[in-house]
Amino acid sequence: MTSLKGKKNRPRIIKPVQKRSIETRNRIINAAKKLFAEKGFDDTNTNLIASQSGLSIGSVYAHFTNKWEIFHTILENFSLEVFEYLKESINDITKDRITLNEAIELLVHGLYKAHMLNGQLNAEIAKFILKDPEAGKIRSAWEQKMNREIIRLIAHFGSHVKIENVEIGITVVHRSAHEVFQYLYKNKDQVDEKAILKEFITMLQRYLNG
Amino acid sequence: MTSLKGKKNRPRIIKPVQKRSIETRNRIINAAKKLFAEKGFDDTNTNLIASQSGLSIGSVYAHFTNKWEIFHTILENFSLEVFEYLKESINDITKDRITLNEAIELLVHGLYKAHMLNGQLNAEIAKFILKDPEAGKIRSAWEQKMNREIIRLIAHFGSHVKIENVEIGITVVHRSAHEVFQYLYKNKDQVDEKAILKEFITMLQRYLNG
Amino acid sequence: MTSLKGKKNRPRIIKPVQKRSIETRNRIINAAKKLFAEKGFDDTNTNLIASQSGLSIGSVYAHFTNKWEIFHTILENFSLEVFEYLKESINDITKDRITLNEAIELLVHGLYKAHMLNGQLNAEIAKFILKDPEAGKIRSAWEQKMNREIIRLIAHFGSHVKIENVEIGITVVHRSAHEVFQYLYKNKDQVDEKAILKEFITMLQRYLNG
Amino acid sequence: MTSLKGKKNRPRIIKPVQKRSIETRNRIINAAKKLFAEKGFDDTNTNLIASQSGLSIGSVYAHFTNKWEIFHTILENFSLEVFEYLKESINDITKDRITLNEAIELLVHGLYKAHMLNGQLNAEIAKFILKDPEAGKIRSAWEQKMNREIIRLIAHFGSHVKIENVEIGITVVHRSAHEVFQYLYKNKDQVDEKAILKEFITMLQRYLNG
DNA sequence: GATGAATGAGTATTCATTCAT
DNA sequence: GATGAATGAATACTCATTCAT
Repeated sequence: MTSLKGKKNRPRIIKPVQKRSIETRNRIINAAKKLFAEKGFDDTNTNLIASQSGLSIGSVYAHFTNKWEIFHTILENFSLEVFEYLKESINDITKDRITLNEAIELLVHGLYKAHMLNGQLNAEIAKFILKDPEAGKIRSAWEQKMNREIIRLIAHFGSHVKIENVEIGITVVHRSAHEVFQYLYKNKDQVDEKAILKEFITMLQRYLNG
Repeated sequence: MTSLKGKKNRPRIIKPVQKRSIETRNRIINAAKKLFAEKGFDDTNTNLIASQSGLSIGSVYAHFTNKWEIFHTILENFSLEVFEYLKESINDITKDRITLNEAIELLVHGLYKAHMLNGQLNAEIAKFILKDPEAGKIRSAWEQKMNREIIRLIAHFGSHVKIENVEIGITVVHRSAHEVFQYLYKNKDQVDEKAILKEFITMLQRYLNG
Repeated sequence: MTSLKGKKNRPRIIKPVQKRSIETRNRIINAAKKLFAEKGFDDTNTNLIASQSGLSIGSVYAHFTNKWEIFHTILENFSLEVFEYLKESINDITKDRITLNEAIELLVHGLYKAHMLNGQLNAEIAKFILKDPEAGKIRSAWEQKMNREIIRLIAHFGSHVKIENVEIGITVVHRSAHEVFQYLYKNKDQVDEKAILKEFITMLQRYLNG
Repeated sequence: MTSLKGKKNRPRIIKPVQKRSIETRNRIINAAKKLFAEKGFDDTNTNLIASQSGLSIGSVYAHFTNKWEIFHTILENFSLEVFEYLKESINDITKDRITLNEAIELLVHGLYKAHMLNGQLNAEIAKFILKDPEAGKIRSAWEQKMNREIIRLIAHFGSHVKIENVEIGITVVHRSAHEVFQYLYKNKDQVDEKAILKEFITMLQRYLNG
């Protein structure tokens, strides 16, 4: 592991105020995102990120303090996307007059699809979080935001939801969902995808309906 | 050796038949297990394993072909332990006349305790599996054996268990449990451990009771 | 990198376009050439090459993929030099009106002197070629170029040269010369250098004159 | 290179007086000879020699001080064989009433065939000699013995042989032959074996006939 | 602001040889 | 005499990061 320890004081990281600067930053992020998803964090070296961005390694380090920070940024962006997706889904659901069970099904399927679109990146994030506490915090923060949205959804269904401690219940569900999705991503060719999703949904429905 | 001609001769790995040999092997495994749990696989270098075993690096490589194989061995041993623990727990449960809900509670608590005893090693295994397919296979094999035990337990409760597809249901439960335990291990200081476990158990009970 | 997933990303090798870069490359080559000649390929480690170049090991590997590639480069450079020397010698010979026998004598003496200037390197190359087919190919290619020059010389003497198969004859002569020179280099203190050269020249003269 | 330098004082090497001991020694030598020829000196490790001999590594080191010494022994044995072969060939030749040219042809063909039978071992010896002066001495000694035999042959043809300095002439011929044979061994599939041998023989014939 | 050449600590693995049993 | 477990020095190569130009 290339640890973060022992950083020297690094000089001015470019703050992306100028248009050009923002674009450069994005080029780096996009190249890195692709590479991290394809080859993983460890197998993607910074020089490769630079060359894939069409930039010099020096430029990369002018925009980011280190490789880790690049990943953190990607993690932030990605989490934001997922969050927005969840928020909109919940907005849609609360607008329509649908049952709790239908809502659960819709939400799980939607999030599953979203997960699969970035399955490899999700896998890489999972791996990364296990070795970088900083990343863990970032994800935690976003999960809390997402939890709040889900709480909003549950509030919508009011007393139909029979959980003692909603917040905690959601955490449990959230984590389970994540792991089941990840499992499906890794094994989608060897297992019955639909059946697993269906059982998972059943579990949630029975749980939430009390 | 500096010759280009391929195929290094894998040196003959000692087969631990003699007493001394077995003991040496165990010393390596124990030292490595401790180090992997404390520092992680990547931050544990082979020289450290050797010195912590009180052996030379040469000895380590006389007993294992590489660092990965040491981990695989630890993973095997550890999986066996967990399996045996699960098996005995299920044996105990099926002997007594207890309800399904009680059984779920007992089992989850038991496995959770077992998980916590080796929390850090579990975390390391999780990380390792993500990057080593070989390890993934090892774990899969053991999980299947464990699933079979759990199916045995469910059979014991017969028609009380209302799952459509038992095998798949167990996979879902298994993965969820793993992730929830891991989550608790990582955050045990910041969250309400008991409450989370309780909700998780509730989820399972509602699920299995239909 | 400790991941199992294959294909290390071969780091981008610097293409020496800039002045500084070319100079660095040359420093490495010169240091390595000296070391290879003095201590041999196997006893010259890469760190030594770096330090003797006044560079870091990283720099060495930024300019060459391998220790072997360093040798290949030296071999190429050296072969070119010898080739140019041969070519010029033959040019000189064909300009003057000298006899075949005189030409043989001149050429052998010239090549012998050239060989002796880099005797140790020649020895090392010989050793190296025996274990590296790649190097063998490089040398073969250069020997063919040299053979073509010698054929040119022989053509100059036209029907005075009584060899059935010129190309093959030259190969035989070439290999013999190489070995005799190498023998002399190794044993120059214990044998009568001049006498051996003289006999060798006699052999060639008798052979070529038919 | 695993150098000879820094040998500690080694205890009693078994002197093979007893039958069993001699047999053990031979088992080691035969296994090593095969391995050296197949894989080369560097790629043959001592443990492999031991296991191929059906002996323990300890036994190997009870009979030989070194890996090098094993090779030296093989070199001695092999040189003796070649010597005996040459001697007998020359005996045969001198018995019959054949011409000098016929003798040359017979001898070259005979030695070439002998060389090819052990081509790989010959290549390995060549490589080895380049890095081990000790081996060089061993070979030199045998070459001198062989030279003496050849001188005997030449004496047989008396004044038909027109070499100024017989001893030196033979050295030149000997070295050339060795290199040409080696060249043929390495390239036998890409070149016209017969044509090369024929030219070589022609060269020798013209040389010796003056 | 940008470049990319240079840095150098860090690491898995091999194998001839020893010596306690 | 034999065994084979243990030794440990030695070495090629990577890659995140810096900084002179």
